[in-house]
Amino acid sequence: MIRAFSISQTPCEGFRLFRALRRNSFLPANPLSSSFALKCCIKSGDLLGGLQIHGKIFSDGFLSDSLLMTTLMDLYSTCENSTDACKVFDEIPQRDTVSWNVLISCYLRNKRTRDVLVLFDKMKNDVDGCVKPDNVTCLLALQACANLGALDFGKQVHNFIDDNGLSGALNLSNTLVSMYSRCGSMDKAYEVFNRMRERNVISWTAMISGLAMNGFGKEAIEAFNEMLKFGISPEEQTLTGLLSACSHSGLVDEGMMFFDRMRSGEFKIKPNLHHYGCIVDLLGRARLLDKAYSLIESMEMKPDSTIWRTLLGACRVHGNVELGERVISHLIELKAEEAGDYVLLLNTYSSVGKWEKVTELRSLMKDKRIQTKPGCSAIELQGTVHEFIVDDVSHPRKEEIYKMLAEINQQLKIAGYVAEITSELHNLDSEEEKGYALRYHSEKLAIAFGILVTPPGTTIRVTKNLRTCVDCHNFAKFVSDVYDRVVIVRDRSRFHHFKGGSCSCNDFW
DNA sequence: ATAGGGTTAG
Repeated sequence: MIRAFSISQTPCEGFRLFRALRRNSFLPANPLSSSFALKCCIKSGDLLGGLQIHGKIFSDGFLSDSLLMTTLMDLYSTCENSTDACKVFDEIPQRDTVSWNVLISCYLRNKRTRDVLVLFDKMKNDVDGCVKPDNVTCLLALQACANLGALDFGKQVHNFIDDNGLSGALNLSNTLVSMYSRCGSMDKAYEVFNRMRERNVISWTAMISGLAMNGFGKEAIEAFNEMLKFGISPEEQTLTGLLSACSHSGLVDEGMMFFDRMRSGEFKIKPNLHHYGCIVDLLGRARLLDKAYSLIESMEMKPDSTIWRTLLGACRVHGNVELGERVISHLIELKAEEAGDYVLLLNTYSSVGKWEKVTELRSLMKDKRIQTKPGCSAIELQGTVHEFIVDDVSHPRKEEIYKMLAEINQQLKIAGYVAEITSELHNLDSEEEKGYALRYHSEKLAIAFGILVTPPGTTIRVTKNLRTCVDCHNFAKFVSDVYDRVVIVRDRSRFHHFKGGSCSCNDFW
């Protein structure tokens, strides 16, 4: 009877019904109805209702019902309470693969990405007895690897998939393509993609977005055209990937052409905010700032903060102060301005030498108590992730690292590297001091560590939480040439492949 | 009958 209601009632109504029935004792205690009510709470994000049901489950004596406990974990997981989800997990009498998977998905959802990898290892080594990772576990683990940029671990999961007869599933292959792309390994992404027996629009989208993210615009366009040849229609995300590929690689004409084809209705998809964002970025990079501005004004939907932020980034690159100020006023109007926005405007002022404006804005930021986020870079070595923050002195091998960095700086100087002072945001007085502070940006520390501990010729892979600055970008270019290393840096939003003194991206001219 | 599927402009 209750199940019939689940079809016609909205989640909230379903829960109210459950409560009413319980209050009037029409409903005998039964784990199935509790499970249904829990699901209602999960759907509607009703933590309080869920807690009440947890209490009922306790008083009804159903705490030993493993299935019910698993649903309960999912409640805490959706309500961003991984601690309580974990507590419930510990109390489940018979944990099966699904209970493990729910916990893993909880950790993934709640940004406890490292714990996902720990749990995957535990399952693989059968710590709990009779529990083995299945296709869902692998899928979740791969997503965690993609988020972390943990390529080595991702490869291990890939091996596990192959060794345990799980390969061949379309969703796993799609996730593998995405994971390898998001770890900056396009060779491996291609390999998986090429071996796939069947490919759906998701596979193509994963490949196109991966190429876009890694700065391979031409290849992304080729993949898109090939997809059309196979008779597969693009989705919104496919076109987002395609347009972002064009903007990242400076393919202005191609990007505009695809955008026009889109607007003409060829793909039966109307441009959304993401598509507009790509085109604003494309025009902005090409110095067509006014065109970008009027495109934003012409949009049929309200521009969000990201759209404005994209234009602000272009103002910074081209030193357009007037437009930059206009853009930040839009962000303030939206009440969406962030520390990074002020930093961009600050950079715009300093790039054109408007020092009095710089001082003014700095004191404004101080008044508004705007805190900038510290940069953090990570490098994965033999499965261990080493993290560095600006001026980091916490690493056990810090002395060697700083010595290495000093040596690298000396070598680069000989090759013609000059520190880019406008990148430095701290309030430093002399130019000399500025150059000094720049030396300890987190990605430089991570790169120095990579050179220190890996044999010559090894690819250095670094992941960073913010966008890389002009100076570190330059630094990496020189390192790739002078030390003959491929350096792959994952930014907040994309990859930079440095090789022989140049970068695959189109970010800095 | 408890997990997830590719999260997408910067």
